[in-house]
Amino acid sequence: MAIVRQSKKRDAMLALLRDTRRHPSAEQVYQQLKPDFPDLSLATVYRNLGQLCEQGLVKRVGPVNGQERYDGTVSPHAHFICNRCASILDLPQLSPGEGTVERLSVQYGFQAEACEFIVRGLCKDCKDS
Amino acid sequence: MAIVRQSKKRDAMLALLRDTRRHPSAEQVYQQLKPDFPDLSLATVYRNLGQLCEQGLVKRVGPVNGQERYDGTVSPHAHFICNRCASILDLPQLSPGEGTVERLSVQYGFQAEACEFIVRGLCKDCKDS
DNA sequence: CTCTTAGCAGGAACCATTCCTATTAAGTGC
DNA sequence: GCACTTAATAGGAATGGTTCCTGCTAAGAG
Repeated sequence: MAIVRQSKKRDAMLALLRDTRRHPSAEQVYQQLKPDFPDLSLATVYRNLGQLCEQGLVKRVGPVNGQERYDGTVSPHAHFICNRCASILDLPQLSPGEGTVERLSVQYGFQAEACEFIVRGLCKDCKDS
Repeated sequence: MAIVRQSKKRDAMLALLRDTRRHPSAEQVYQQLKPDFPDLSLATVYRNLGQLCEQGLVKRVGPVNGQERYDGTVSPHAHFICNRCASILDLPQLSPGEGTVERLSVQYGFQAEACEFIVRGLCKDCKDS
């Protein structure tokens, strides 16, 4: 990986993501930093968020309503995503067992409609080549 | 919901998705049905896939490399997604827990790099309004 | 202080998906 | 059957999040 220079804008993005629990989109990061950096460009937000992801300092939650969302908490944990208002909630790392989701829905007050579990990595063919 | 008329094209899409394990994108569905329906439109593919999702006959896996993927298997199960070739593998329904992913990676021959668990539904505020 | 090169703004380009309009055809009632 | 309502459709334009490109700026090494 190429060397990474210091950048006040990138530092501000990381600080913002670590400070909030809102899991903002790139656009929201842009809007929030624009007052402090009047010449900030949206392309810079995308580039720096991507770079922070590569460095493992930030994680992508996944697109919600077509917009990627970013998470400053990189320790393993699950997410709740509201189908109506698109808010994202951090859930603790889940432990096995029936009733886990039901227990969480009571604890956090949400109404679960669907769950998805996804493992990412290299498939057999790609791993062996 | 409005009434749903029979449509040979939509039927063909459902049959295709139930026949394959490839979890195709809309574009792939389009390409595969184009020979049988020369006047098929990509917009029709999107509309019908969306409709089948609403009817619960098909499920969205989630966007991979910017393209939504569709699954004709609607019973609850997890997915493995290859970061290199974007292939998708059905995994048995599982509860996240210690050792589960390791066991699956041996069984299916993939190399896991990350896991995500997402619950969707209505958040506390949206549920109460 | 100089030099290399990462960082950057601004705007164009990209592309998966959705929207729009006129046309076709599924299914109901006569 | 036949007419009628309206879902289904094609084709193409529009949308919008994200990425790419060009020229410029500035971080940090020597």
